[in-house]
Amino acid sequence: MTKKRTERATIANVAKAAGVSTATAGRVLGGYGYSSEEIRNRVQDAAKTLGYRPNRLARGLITGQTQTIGVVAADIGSPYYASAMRGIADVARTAGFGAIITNSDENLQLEREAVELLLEKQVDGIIVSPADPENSAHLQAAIEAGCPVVQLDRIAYPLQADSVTVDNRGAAKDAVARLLRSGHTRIAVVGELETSPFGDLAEFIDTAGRVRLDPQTLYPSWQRLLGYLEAHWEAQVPVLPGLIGRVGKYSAESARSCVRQLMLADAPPSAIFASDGVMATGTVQALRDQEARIPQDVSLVCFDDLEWMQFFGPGITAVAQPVRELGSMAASLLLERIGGDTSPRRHTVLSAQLVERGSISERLGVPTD
Amino acid sequence: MTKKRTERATIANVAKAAGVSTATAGRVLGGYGYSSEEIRNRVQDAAKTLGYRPNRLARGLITGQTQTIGVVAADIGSPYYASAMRGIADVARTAGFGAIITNSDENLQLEREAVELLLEKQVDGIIVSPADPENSAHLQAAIEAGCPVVQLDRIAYPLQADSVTVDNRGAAKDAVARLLRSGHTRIAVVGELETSPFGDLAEFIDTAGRVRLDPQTLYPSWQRLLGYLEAHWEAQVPVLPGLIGRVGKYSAESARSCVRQLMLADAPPSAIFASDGVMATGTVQALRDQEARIPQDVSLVCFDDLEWMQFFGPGITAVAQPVRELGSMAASLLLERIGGDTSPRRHTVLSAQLVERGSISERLGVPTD
DNA sequence: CTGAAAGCGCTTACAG
DNA sequence: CTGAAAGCGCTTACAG
Repeated sequence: MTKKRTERATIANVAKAAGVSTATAGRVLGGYGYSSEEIRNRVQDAAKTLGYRPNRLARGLITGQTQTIGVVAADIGSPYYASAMRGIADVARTAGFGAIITNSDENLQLEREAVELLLEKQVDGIIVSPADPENSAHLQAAIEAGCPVVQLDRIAYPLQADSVTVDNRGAAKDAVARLLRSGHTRIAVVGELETSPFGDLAEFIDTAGRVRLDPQTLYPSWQRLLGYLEAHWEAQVPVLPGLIGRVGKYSAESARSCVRQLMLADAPPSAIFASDGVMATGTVQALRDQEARIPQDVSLVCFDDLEWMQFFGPGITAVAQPVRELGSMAASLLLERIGGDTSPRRHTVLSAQLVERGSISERLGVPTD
Repeated sequence: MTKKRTERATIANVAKAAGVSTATAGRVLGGYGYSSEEIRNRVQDAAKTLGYRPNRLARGLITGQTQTIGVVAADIGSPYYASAMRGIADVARTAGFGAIITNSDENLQLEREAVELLLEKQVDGIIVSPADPENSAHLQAAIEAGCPVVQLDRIAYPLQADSVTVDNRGAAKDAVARLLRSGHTRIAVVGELETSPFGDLAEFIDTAGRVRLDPQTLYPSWQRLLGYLEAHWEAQVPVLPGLIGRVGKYSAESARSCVRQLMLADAPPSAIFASDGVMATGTVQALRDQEARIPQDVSLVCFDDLEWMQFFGPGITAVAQPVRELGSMAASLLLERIGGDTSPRRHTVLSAQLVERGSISERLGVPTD
């Protein structure tokens, strides 16, 4: 049952009950002006007995601040964004902010609609993983309308906005360099690598070899490939295009058949660098396929979320991404912007760290026999 | 740069530009009243050139509806709630609603604060996984204040509210019955099983054997244990308390040492029923510990999220929970309540289904990014 | 330190 | 079908 209009615990009613003006009651309850102790007590008592609860909508309408941040994730269903959201939500809560979450599904149109909804809800700022590296006019418009934007995990390069990302190139380079140092010369890479930034794969390799590419203009799996290439070049080990597995889809099943092909070729790799957890899953599945008579003595290195390291058995070398921290840093940065920080744009790059847990045969339960 | 007051694209300014009253402009833009086609065009044109964007705060203040639902998850960082959130967000988006997410961390006090924040933000309804099975007065108060509540995954039994849960007892019973039928008589169970609902474990088993317990009054891991017990009783296979592994903590590491003990006992089990994915991970880790000389020929059945089945190699029997659907059903139900549905309370119980993928040795870890 | 008045941007009766 | 007025619950100048 909703209470009768007059009974509702509004500032006006609390003021009436306490025998003061609404302005005074507002100052006490909102905590924004002067008030004598006696008045303060009277108002607070009245508020308590009436069960007063501030209406943040009304406050937001007047102050222009809703204490809410909007998040546009690519897929909240994935553990990656779940970890990031955890970081975001923790920071938001501490600051007394709420977080509205929406999903773009990597779809530009859905992203536009999500941003529009968030702006209509008057969020104070937006954290987004841009669905499209090039089309970000709607995000730019949000910024110009006074709503700061922080990019998470990925960057739309035309966009003039802060970002918090992981050093995918650097971490991939370290990991692959490590494999090279221990003597591997045939290292495969298994990655999503869907649309090439320039022409085909050969052209990408060629360009990367001539120009110093800015990893920030690339999407994660291409950044990791770039690190793979650079490690080879520095070690002066030839890059073998046949060992570059472009899965083309973000699916373990596709990775599996891709690895199967790689391993059944004439000269299979002695190590595999899996570009992320999904690719690693497919890789392990392929390696374990008994019928295919695939050689099993392969070293595996894979990218994964730091949060999930606890689920690894001993025996895998992983590149741990601090995803939760990615979220909390993005949220902290956004809150600073909302607070009026107008310092120059910031591109925070978190480094991933190598975590060694052993060799592939111990990965997630392959029995060594 | 914020625009000057007078330039801001409000209904009043659009009205002025179109040469109509604010009431008329409001009717056109808000889509809630009559308007002639000519006026409609004039207003819409003016809105477009001014870049009008409705302010949902103002609308909400007046209508008493914010088109926002609040979610209090136990841990959005976990894949479980990530899947559920995905279901919730999809339904919300389709209905034009936003979703504010908060985290209780299984902590009653944080849950109370989260609910308070959501109410101050005037959400139209709340989806919650109650942190405490008994203390739900704050949730009851929300309902009485006119904010419908739907419980997800778990139930606080004193609470008079809808719920959407999984039939943990039934699925566990089916899975264990299957193991019993194939001849296993020494089946271990590995579960969180933190605080017993009645006294100690022996008392729980005793009570469950005498009274027909309502699984809805139990927390998930105890519901699964109940199914385990019932399967034994129906098959007339004695329950061996020594095979019931109470991990006590929701951690793979603890599950690991628990399983280690079980397996190193004089008469180890021939099959293990892992109560969830985390317990299964610890189980696999324990079974793979070479030094401990643990027997490896153990059948493993585990509960997991349907979304993750794609990451399983062939060879594990899993009980797949439709977690995303859990979320979307909770959201749909909540939207009906918000829409004014006053039909009797509903307790929707989704059934989990057995999915066979093979044996333990193929169990994979948790994938990410 | 307190109060009367105006106003945030919208919607809702109520006349016309 | 359209408009003038009031009001949602709060905060913000401005007097006193």
